[in-house]
Amino acid sequence: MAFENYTIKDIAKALNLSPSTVSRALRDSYEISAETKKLVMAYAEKINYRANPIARSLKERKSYSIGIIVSEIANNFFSQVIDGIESVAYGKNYQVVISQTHESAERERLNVEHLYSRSTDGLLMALSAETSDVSYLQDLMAKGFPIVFFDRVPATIPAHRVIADNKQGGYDAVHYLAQKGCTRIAHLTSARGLSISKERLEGYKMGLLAHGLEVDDALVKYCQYGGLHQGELEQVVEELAETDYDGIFISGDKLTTGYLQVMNERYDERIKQVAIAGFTNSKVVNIFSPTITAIRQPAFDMGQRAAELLIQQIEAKHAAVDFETVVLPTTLLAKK
Amino acid sequence: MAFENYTIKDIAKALNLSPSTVSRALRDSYEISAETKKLVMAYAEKINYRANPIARSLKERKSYSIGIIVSEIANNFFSQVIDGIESVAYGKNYQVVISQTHESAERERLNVEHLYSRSTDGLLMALSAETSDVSYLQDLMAKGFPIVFFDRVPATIPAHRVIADNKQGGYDAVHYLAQKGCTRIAHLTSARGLSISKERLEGYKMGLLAHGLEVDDALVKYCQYGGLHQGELEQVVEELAETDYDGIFISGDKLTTGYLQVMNERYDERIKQVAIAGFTNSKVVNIFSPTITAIRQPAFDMGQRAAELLIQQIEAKHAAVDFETVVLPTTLLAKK
DNA sequence: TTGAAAGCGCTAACAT
DNA sequence: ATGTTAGCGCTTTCAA
Repeated sequence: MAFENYTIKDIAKALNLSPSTVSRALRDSYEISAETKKLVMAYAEKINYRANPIARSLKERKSYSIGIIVSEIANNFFSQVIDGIESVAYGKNYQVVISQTHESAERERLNVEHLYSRSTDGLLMALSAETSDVSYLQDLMAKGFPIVFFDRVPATIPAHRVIADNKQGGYDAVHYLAQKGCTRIAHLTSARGLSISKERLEGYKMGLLAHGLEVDDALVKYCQYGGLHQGELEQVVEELAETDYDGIFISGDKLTTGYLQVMNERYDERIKQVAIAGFTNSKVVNIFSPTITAIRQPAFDMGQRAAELLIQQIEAKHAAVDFETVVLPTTLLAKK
Repeated sequence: MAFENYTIKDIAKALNLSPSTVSRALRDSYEISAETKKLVMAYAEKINYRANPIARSLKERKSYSIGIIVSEIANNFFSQVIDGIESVAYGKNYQVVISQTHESAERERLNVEHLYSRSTDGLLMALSAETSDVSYLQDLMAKGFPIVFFDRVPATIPAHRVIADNKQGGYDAVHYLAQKGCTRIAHLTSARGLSISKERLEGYKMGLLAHGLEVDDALVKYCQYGGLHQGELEQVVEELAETDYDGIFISGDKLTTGYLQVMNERYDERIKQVAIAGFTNSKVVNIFSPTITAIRQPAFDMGQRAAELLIQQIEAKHAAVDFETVVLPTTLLAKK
C-alpha cells in the first residue's frame, strides 16, 4: 500500500538495526556490508519507504529543488523556458518550483525571500519589468546562494547568464522590414531598464543605420509593465497611430499579441498598411491575422542551459565559479 | 542587512530569554506579557528575522503550501486558473507549487507523490488525459490528505469539485452553429475518459437533437492526448476532411488552436466553409484567422473557488467534510 | 561494520 | 509569565 509514511526508525526496529545503519544503507554508504544493504533495501522497497524530504532538508540545508521566477507563466516564451528547465532538472533529480512576479518588483522580492527561506538550492530568474534595485540579489549571491539569470538579466551582478542574441534579433527584424520596403519603422518595447529592451533597441538602431534610415525617437514606445497593466499598451498604440509609420518591430510576446489586438479593434484599416515583426515564441503565429514575422528565441534550450549552469553551480563544492554568459541565436520566421 | 539567517536561539540569547518564550512571543501567544512580546517583535524586526519554514514544517506536519497539478501551464485556461488560485492562496498565506503532467499518468503520479512527501498541505488538480486509475488518489484522501479537483475530475472519488457547465457549453456551441445554418456539425475532443470530454459530448448531442440533427459517430473525433502528441491531431483532422462537415465544435484550448493550424496549412480553402466554435480561454481569439466563436470557462473564478474549498478543507480540524460540486457557467463569445 | 548520541530550527507539553 | 525538555525524521561525528 502506497504512502504509508514509514520512517527510518520503523525499518531499524523491524530489522533490529540502528537508525544510523539504516540511513547509511539507504544511501549506499561504503561502510555498510553488502548483506545489510540488501536487507535494508529490500525491506524499504517492500514497505514502499519514502524518505521525508523535509527532515532531510532541515538537516542538510539542501532541498534538491530549484526555484524559477518569471513574470508570467501565461507567456509562450517563459512556459517554454520552464519546460526546458524541467527537462534537465528532473533528469538530475531536482524538483522545480515556479513562481510569478506579474512584473512587480515587490512580488519578485517576496518570491525570492520565500524560495530562499524554503531552502531552495538555487534560483533561475528573469527580472521583472519593474525591478531596478537588484542589490538584495547580489547580497544573496555573496552569501553563496546560487542564482542564474536568463532573458532579463541584471547589468551589474556577476553571475551566469543565458540570453538570446537580442541585438542580432532586433537587427534581423528591422533588416527584414526594410527589405520589404518599410522606411518608417517604429519600435514597441517593454520597460526601459530591462536588458532585453536595451539590447533589442540597439539592434533596431543598427538595422535602421544599415539601411540609411534615421532614428526617430517619436517612433520608439515603451510599456513600463510590458503591456500587463491596463491601458498602457492602448495609449502607446494610439500615439503611434498619429505618426506615419509603415513598419513596426515589437519586443516581446505579450506586446506582440497586444498590439495586434488593439490594432484589430481600433485601426483595422490602418493595420493593413503596417508590416509587423516581433519577438514571440507563440506556437500559433501562423493563425494570427494580420500575418506577422516572428523572431523566435530558443526558449527550451535557454531553459536547459540555464538549469545546467545552476545545478553545476549548486553542486560545485567551492564557490570559485567562473561566470559564463551564454548567448543563443534567435531565428526569424518570415510570414509566407 | 537582509537574509541573515538568525534563529530563535539567537534572539533568545540576545534578549536573555528562552527559545520557547521567543517562539511564543513571535506567534503572539496569550501566555506572554505584552512587554516581552514587544521586545521580541522589535528585535526580530530589527535583525530581520525569518522563521525557517522547513523546521516548522517538520515539527507541525504542515507547510502552508498547496500543490497544483495541471497538464500544461502553456495553456490559457490552466494559467488563468493558476492565477485565480494564487490570488486566494497568497491572501491566506499559503504558498503555491505548480507542476505539469504533460498529459502523462506516470508523471502525474510522480508529481502527486512528490508534493505529498514534501508536506504540501493539499492538492488542486485536473487529471491528465491519460489517467485512468485514480485509486491512489483515493487512498491518499482516505488518509486525510485533502485534494480538490477542478476541470477534469474523477468520476468516483468523493471530493470537492469545481467545474464549468460543460454540457451547457457544448449545447450552446452547437446551438450557435446550427442557428448559423450548419447541418453537419463535427466534434473534436480530447481523451474519451475525461469528464470534460463526456460532458461536452453530451451537450453536443443535446444540441444536435434540439435542432433535429442526427448524431453521426464519424463526425466525432478523439485525441487521446489532447493534441499534445505528435501527429494525433493531424490524423484526425484529415479524417474529418474526408467528410462533408460544415461546422465544428472543439473541446479545448490546445485542440482549438491546433485545429486552426492544421486547417490553415493543409486545407486553407476548405476551412472557409467551416464554422468553428471551440472551448478556449485564449485572450487573443480576436486575432485568430479564421475567426472562431469561443466558449469560455470562468477560469480565474474556478481557481479561486477551488483554492477556497481546499484551504477550508485543510483548516477544518475534523475530516467530516460535506463535499461540494461547484458548477460555474460558461459564456459564448460570438465572433463579430 | 555497526551503534549511540547530538543536532538541524522549531513547537509544545510539562514544569516552575 | 517564563523556562526546561523532548521530539519531528534525518544525517553524521564519534565510539565501539
